[in-house]
Amino acid sequence: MEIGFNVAETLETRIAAVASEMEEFDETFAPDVRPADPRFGDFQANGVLPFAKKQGLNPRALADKLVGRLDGGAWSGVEVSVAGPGFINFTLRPPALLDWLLTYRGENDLKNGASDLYQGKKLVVDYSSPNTAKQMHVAHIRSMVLGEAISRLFEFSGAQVVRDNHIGDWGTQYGKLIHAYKHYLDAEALKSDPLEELERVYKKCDNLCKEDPSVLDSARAELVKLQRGDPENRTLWEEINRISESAFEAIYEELGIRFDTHLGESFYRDKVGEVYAELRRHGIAQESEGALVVFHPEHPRFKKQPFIIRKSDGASNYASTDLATVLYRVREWKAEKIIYVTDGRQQDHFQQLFLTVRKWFASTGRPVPELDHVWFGTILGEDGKAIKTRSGNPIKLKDLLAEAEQRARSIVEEKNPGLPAEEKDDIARAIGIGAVRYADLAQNRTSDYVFSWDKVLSFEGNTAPYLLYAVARIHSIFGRMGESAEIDESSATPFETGQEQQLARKLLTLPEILKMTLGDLRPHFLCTYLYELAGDFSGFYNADKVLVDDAGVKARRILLCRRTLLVLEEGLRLLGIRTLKRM
RNA sequence: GCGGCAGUAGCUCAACCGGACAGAGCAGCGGUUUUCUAAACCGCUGGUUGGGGGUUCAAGUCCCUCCUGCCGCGCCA
Repeated sequence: MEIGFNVAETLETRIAAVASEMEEFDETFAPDVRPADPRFGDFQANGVLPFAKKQGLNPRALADKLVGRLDGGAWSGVEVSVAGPGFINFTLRPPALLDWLLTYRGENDLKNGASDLYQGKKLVVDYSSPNTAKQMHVAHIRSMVLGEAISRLFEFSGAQVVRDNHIGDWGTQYGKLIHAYKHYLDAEALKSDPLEELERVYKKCDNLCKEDPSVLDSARAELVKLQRGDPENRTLWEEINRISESAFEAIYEELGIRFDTHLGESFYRDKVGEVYAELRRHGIAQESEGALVVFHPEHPRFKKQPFIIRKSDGASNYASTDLATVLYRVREWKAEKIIYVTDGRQQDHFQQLFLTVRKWFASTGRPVPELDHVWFGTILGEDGKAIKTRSGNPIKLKDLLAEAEQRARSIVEEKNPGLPAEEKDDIARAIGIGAVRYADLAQNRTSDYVFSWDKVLSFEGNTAPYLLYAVARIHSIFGRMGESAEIDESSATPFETGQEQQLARKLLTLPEILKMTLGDLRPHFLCTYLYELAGDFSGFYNADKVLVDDAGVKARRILLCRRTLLVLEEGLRLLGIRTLKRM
């Protein structure tokens, strides 16, 4: 049997083929192959149990019969057995493990293998999407980090990804901002930290508005002027956006995030009229209390809870622009799938948006894209409440990242004082940023999670430093070998020790993990896998010396080191985490 | 009130459309280094998966109910 990139899929296909020739089975049978508990084998097929139950057959007997048909030369690389009530276990023999590792040897092999998953699929990932004139806080990091990882994973899996930063650059806050800019601005402060100064004057104006109605009137007037195209305000609007953007860019740069487009809400402000007209024409939207709203009568809650797509004063809101945005993405980019990465509190909004889009597109004969809301929970402090500074303010993202680097720097100083200062800085950057980022990705995104410096920067457990350390150790082996690292892999002999086999087996499950990660849009599956892989490597490294005299043993162990390094580095790259050669 | 998410070891978290004895890390206890980075590895201890019913050959996972916490619910995004 030729084993493909995804071993679970190979087994699935083969079993289904064999079953289709047996009268006991029909087309509803799904083998359900998945990575197994190592106690039982490498993969297990559980599908016989539910099928036998449905057919009123004895599951154990049916599994035995199916396995009987699998016997023969074609399956020589795989040991097959039936256990318990009807589980079918598969264990790849060492030569088969070696074959796979010799076949999938480099980044391109992995990418080619993975690209079957989403080949050519056109999708948009909408993430980060901050509001202008506001600092990015800790809360903003999850969208960036998750969105970037998801984008990279889809690209790796063959999709054509448009990363769109849907900036909140068109809203009621501009009235106050412009008023504040004109009246309270400190030119010096603006020069040294522009965004900080914008925030300061905005807050000042916001407070004044509450006390002094004339200020509020002025702010409203500025907004109206902006919306009517007043040149001065238009210039200020651009200036404010420019300041925000350059502050955001600094963060994106540090996190290695780059967008293909950044079409903010303002881009869609002249595109909402078409949306109103079409939704009204098809009876999807209606007037209610002066606003234009959409109800969904078939939905238990949204039959009463309106989706407001135009405010009673005639102005658009984010529902309007989000609708126009979907249309644009489908029309201009032929998007087949759109993924939104935002806070879980926006679930109602996206459910209503998706329901509305499906009806709207169906009525207008447009292709309906797949729509996914990748939502996430809150980052908590060690007190179990939403994370804040001691004084109760939100933590600025740039401060958090700076602190991460600084903390990592002192650990590097302690552990490896001999390195050149410049390299120590670089290591600290990679570890600090990587640690914060990994902490976010390693959690199930739909849960809140508790952030603690000790935990994220620990070298123990499921953390970035632990993974980076495993990578550095492997590099160290190759560094020590120098020229002699150019071994001939074909001279590798099949794996013998428990640690070798366990590591090899773990490497083979990567394709299934990638598939799971993208299927559920949950990067923590990949994190858990990489952590386990690094653990298996550490066990192997500790038990089996790589640089031994026996050429065949040495070759196969170097092979394991190379493939582990490949998967760890590629996996971390997909998560957006930079690796190091030494640390 | 309606709805979403969550409740798993002392703490922080896993457990893939129901699948084999619920797994890690930390903390606690005990080991491993003339050997490739000990920032590591190995072992032990630790559980009525919030409570109670139910479905199933099989339930942390599905259904019902109750308790607790976070979040959302008409013109912010």
